[in-house]
Amino acid sequence: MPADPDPSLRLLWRHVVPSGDAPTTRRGPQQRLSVDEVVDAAIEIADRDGLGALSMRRLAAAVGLGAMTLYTYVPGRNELVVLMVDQALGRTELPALPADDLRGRLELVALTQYADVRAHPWLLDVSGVRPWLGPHMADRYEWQLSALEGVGLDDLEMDQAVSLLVGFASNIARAEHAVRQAQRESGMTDLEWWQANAETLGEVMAHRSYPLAGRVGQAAGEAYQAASDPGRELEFGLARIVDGLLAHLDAKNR
Amino acid sequence: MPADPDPSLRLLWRHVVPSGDAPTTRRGPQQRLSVDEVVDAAIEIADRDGLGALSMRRLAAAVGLGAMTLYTYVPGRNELVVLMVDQALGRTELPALPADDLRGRLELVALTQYADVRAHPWLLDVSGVRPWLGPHMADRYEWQLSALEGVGLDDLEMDQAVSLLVGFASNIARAEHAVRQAQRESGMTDLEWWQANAETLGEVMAHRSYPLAGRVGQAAGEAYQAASDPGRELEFGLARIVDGLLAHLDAKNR
DNA sequence: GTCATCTCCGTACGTCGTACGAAGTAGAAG
DNA sequence: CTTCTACTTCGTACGACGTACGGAGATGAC
Repeated sequence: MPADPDPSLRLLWRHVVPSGDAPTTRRGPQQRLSVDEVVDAAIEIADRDGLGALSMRRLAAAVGLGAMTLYTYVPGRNELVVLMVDQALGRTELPALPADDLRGRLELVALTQYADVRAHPWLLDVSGVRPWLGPHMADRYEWQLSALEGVGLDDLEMDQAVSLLVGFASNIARAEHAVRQAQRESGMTDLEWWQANAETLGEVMAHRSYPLAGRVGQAAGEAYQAASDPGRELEFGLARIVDGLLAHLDAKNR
Repeated sequence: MPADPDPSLRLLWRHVVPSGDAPTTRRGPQQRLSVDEVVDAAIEIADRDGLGALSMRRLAAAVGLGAMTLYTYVPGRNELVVLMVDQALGRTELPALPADDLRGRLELVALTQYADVRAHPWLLDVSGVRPWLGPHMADRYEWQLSALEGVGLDDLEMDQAVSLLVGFASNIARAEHAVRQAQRESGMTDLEWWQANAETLGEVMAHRSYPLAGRVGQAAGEAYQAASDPGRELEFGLARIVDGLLAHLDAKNR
């Protein structure tokens, strides 16, 4: 067996490849917990308070261990986060894709991603993960591609279409999360912030002219009762993207 | 003048509203630098090494001050970042929008955002900023809306279309940045990582079946010589989105 | 000349990830 | 049964972080 450049890989696949060449019994005391339990506790903390609030010390306290003991379960914080991603994604059972409804399949790919990122907003803070990596990520990619198999796209376009849908859905969830985050940190809703700063903003912006931004911003503010409405952005954007994809398919299959 | 709930606001607009009610002369020694110089130095650090590497101590050293002296220029790190965003955006002169080429205008809105985020990837890490906020942000929003004025969209749809284009462009830049980041941190390119882990991955994934992911992944890998190709994703996705937007306009104006 | 106010900055506190080494436990080897 | 050795657990410590606090020195207002 060659060296593993990435220490996360074997850990990620620990359930599908039970033990590489490790001895079946280990000396010393049994570990009081399993890696899964540690990762689950970490997911719980990150779900509630964000990835920034997930410290090794806090996680250790949550599972009843000393901080340094965590390092016998997981090589370090980065590797823990990688495990969290795959384990969190594995919690959602991927829904069946409607066989004769391409539009529905495309929307389902996007909406599934949207729901998962909403449930675990810290997924958005994990950037450095190589694709595929874990078993649940691989399952998901396979599922996403199956929504587009046999519709007339070549392999590269299938990959790009999946990226487009998934990236868009993530981006909407990101905007939504940013609003909630700002609200939590400032203690004010968008509307309250706007009202509290209206006078200053008005004074300050009076020195310049923003005819469109003023008109559109006011219309949006009244319609949304906030500065933005991710739900409507999701609906609008997804419709345009799916339209564009279907039109592309039509043009190719003509 | 009422209280300013947001301490960044007056600072952000300091150039368009020179001084609110402050005395024209200040006691004590002159500041050795200007806020602009401090923010420029911060942008330089963040451009080179990311927002995480921008510490108050490092910025202070870069401009030749003690760490705590920065707090006489800027209320805190968060406020500094907000100033950085507006100042970085202000560096790009917004290009003229082609009057009789709607597709070109939409693409230009997206590509301008893409270029700016590529130049300042740390913009992607700034989430909590309320929209509009600064003068350059406001200028930009006005410019983005002007690309869509008079084409048959209502105000809400104009806002949503801008969000769609800008969000998509940012997302592509994010993917590209994530690849570069991973490369920098691991010291390996995507391809090298893949090759180094190929054996482990092959062994581990042999326990499951990934027909589509295997086929598509291999095709993508060969075509891209990497796990992904943000340039092609940009081209493909932008074409689909603009198609979808134009189709929506056609349907509305029919 | 006095004083209020400003800039500048050293120190300190509580946070973080984690390197290191000690203490105790349990299977393996004799 | 004893000894060895690998293992888990964890306390301490280091250098980073943002920034609260207070002191020293400078400058304009009176």
